[in-house]
Amino acid sequence: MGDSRYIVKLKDLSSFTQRKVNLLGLVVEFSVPRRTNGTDYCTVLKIIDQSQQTPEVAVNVFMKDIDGLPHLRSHKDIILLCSFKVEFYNQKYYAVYDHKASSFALFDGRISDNFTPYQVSPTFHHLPKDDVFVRRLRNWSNNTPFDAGISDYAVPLKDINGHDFIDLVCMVLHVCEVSSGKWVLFVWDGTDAPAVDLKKELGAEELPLQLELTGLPPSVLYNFPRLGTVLTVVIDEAYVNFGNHFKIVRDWVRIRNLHCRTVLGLWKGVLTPQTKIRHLSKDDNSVIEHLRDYKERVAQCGYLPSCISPTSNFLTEVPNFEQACCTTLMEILTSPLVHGTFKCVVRFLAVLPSEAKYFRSPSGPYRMTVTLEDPTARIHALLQNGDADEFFGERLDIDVVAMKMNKLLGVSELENSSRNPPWTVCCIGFHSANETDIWGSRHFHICNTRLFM
DNA sequence: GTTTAGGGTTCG
Repeated sequence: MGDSRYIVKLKDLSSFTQRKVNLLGLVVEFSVPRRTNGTDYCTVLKIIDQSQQTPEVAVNVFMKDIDGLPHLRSHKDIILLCSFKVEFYNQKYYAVYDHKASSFALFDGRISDNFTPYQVSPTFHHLPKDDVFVRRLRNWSNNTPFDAGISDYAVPLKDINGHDFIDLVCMVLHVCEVSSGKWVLFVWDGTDAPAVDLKKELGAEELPLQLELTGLPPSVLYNFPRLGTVLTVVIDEAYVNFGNHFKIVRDWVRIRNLHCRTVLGLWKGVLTPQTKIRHLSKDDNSVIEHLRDYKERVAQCGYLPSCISPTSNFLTEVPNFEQACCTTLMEILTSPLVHGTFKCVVRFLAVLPSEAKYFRSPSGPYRMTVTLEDPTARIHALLQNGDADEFFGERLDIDVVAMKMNKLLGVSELENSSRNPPWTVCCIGFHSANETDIWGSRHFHICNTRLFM
């Protein structure tokens, strides 16, 4: 032993099966610390070194205390594993933590003269010779072009249909605890998740504006992009105190094995115990590609939902706003103005009251609330009085109004259990009742919009 | 004192 330790190259792992080794590697992937089905908490890392970039070697770390597990700060950080056991499983070699013998230390991957680990396990002993190995790995890492590469499972949000689980290259926008022990992640990849068919019977009372939330604070929403879907990702309960163990926010990641499904017409991601995180550098090819696609989209189509072309035919027209640019519901939600009117392309998801005979209040004028959606958000908007007269046309039979509303809601005359509301252009006015709380007191109404039919 | 985890698909 002495003052140095023997570090095994990853390519030589096969010679050490069932033995304890020391390894030094770049961490290219990690799982967020979580509860196991045994008695411990665990995190799974993937490491590479100068001798072997593929296959990446998986490292399983177990701890009685979740806070003691390695907490990676950045891509390409370095881990020194001491006395980890080499196991051969499913034709691959693994490094596995042993409670009696193993220890580890985490180092910043950037080149510097600082060789103090930023995290160590309790029994880790630093040896001066470690610095030499860390320096070598840093130099190699910073002189070798790396890329997270492409994944066979990578799917942008716009192509999510038909996939149960995907690898998602995305920016993490926000992490929060929505109720005691229930964590949610908000991610964005610059594309629009596809519109979802709704069950025919789903009415305004059943359709939430957001999943898992009564509403994000405006200060958080304000930092979200105005275009592209923000996917809500709920966190499996195995991730105890998730927010304390996942610190990557406003950075790009590849989330591997993210489960996706729809709930009440909204897309929802689920971070399962099988999910892994790959932190991506800003010059990773997949990040550059996403940002380039996004810029091209904005340049070519502005803030239209991506399934709409500028020449699309709608059931509606907006008489004084033909030349105005479209914007998104997220833009309206986060506008700093006290009042204004914007043109949007939306779907009419529901109306309240649901029956046409109640669209008018007892005193006569129309008074209803519609649930509107675009790829960025859902809102409730009033449709009433003169705006509703203009919308439907004046002096109409209730049956005609009902028929028109059904068409907007995508209710087909066929015996069909689902409906698919068509995209519709409309003007949405907004005003804030309280100037000291412009987002919290904001109301929306449809105006300056006419149905064709 | 032992176990935990250890990746994966479907359509051209």
